[in-house]
Amino acid sequence: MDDGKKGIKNFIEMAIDEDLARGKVKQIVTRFPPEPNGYLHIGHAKSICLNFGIAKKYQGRCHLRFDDTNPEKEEQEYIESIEKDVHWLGFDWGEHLYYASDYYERFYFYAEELIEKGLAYVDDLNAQEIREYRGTLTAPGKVSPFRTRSLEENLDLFRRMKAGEFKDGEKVLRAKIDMASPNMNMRDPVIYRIKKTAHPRTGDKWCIYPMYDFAHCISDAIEGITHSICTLEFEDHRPLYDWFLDNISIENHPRQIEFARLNLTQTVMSKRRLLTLVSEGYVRGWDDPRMPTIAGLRRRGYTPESIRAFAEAVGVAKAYSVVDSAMLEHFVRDDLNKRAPRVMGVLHPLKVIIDNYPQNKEEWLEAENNPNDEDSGVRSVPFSREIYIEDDDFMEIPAKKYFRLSPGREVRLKHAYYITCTHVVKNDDGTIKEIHCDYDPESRGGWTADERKVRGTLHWVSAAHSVKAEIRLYEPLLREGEGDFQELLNEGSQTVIDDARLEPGLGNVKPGSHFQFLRLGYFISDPDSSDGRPVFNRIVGLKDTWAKVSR
RNA sequence: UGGGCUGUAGCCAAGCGGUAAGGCACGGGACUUUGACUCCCGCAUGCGGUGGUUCGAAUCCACCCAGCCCAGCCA
Repeated sequence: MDDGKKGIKNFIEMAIDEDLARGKVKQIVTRFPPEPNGYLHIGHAKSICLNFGIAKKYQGRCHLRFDDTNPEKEEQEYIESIEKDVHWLGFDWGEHLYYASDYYERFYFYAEELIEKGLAYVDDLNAQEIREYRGTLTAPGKVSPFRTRSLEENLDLFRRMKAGEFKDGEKVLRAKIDMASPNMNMRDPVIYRIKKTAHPRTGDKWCIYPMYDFAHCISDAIEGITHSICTLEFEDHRPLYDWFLDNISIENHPRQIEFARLNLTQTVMSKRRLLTLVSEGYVRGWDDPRMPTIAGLRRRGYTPESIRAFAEAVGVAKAYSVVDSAMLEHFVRDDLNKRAPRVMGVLHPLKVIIDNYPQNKEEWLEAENNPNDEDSGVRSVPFSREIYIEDDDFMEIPAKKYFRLSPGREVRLKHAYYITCTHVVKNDDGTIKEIHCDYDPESRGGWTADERKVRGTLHWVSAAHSVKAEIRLYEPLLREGEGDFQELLNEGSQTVIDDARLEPGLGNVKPGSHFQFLRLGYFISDPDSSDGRPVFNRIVGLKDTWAKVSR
């Protein structure tokens, strides 16, 4: 549907094609394996689109697997949010929902197998000592004095670890590989550690938990994954991934392929930084519309379609990259332009009195809902003698190339009439109180028989019929530049307008509805809305040529 | 001074020995009852650098430079 790019394949698909061609695999099975220790963000969305996208393209399947091997950090709340977000993005794992914790028995079995093969041993060194023995990037490590324990002793000790006979940190199970390997991951990595912590799913059944490197490859193999797609930082782990699978009695051996994670300008993407924003109160929560989390983007008004199109456009490669946020914005505009109903709302109201319009008259004018969607139909909007227009749609002394309202100038009120400004009434402090206009009764609907040109077209709202609304405007979380993200935090990333005026139809709209406020941008109704007090978030502004001209 | 990976336009990214796709951004123009949308046009004698192989190199080879990742009982 929205997946295109005209047959150009990324390097992962090319690798899959090769595996298919030489008969290494026949049905493609991928997986999205989040650890339930935080909310998903746009970077995860890229991975989700990639994994589920490939499964779909190759008519295979994609599993959702929670990589829950560290009970100290994982929570049920995150599991639920992740499932919700993946579904919302438009993907379905069907029957294939798994948890690494479902495989704890198998992991344990394979650990004993490694011990029996003399490829794993119980180490009594503490964390500090293990670090010292590991060596450095340029110097080889040295072997642990416990590395030469007998098979029997290792088995006995490991079973007693499982039985809870030792304290946290007292012993670990390590793979026996090569303490002098230039790849740090191969210097006898820890594969099991003792944590007397209850697990969200297995309770207190286990007090030893497998490490990522051991659990992940085996989970993949158990599920029949053919291509295990992960980010670049795991490239160094691939030899270990392969080592485990080569040394245990499991048949399937998935191929791990790494790609570059997504980075976006003027925001943060790491779980740690995202958590800081939430816990330090820089934002209102994980779903704050400024957050790059899926929950935040959803509340901001981004659509699943736009995020998928964005992921597709960004591509998949191995080069470190930072994508311009303007790219993401482009894809929501592109999507919403086709579907969002057009409505009128005035963010900064300026009162306009149409002196030659009858005092108590009101008329309902027809307005098209979306000129880019023929099936969208029309609605009626009320017009009367007193209206509001946007504050910056009037300039007492017009700037060059400004073709909106000014004294003596005629503009069109969208869907309504032509009006000409006759004079301005000011407050004592010199600010504009209201402006007065005359309208041309012959211009009903926004055109005249003489076809005279009227360059400016303004959006407006009937004062008496309008509903007050709260509008939240957003700017990037971070200012442009380099440095620590906390120093780059944009204090003005949110602006709240509490006296905007909207056309009456917007008084009671259900949360999550998208609109284009004519000439202003795309907006979505926020769950904070209450009866008679709508709240809207601006998703993104329209492209604004005038803003550039006037700059 | 260890290992792994990556360098194509302002930002992404195709390209796989035959003479630099596409998107975003940007600039110009047309259209316009949204200064939106849409539509045209422009935007790398150049592919991190230097040599080499070849009739021909972003693609192959050599050397060099730059950036990212790795020393959790995190994932």
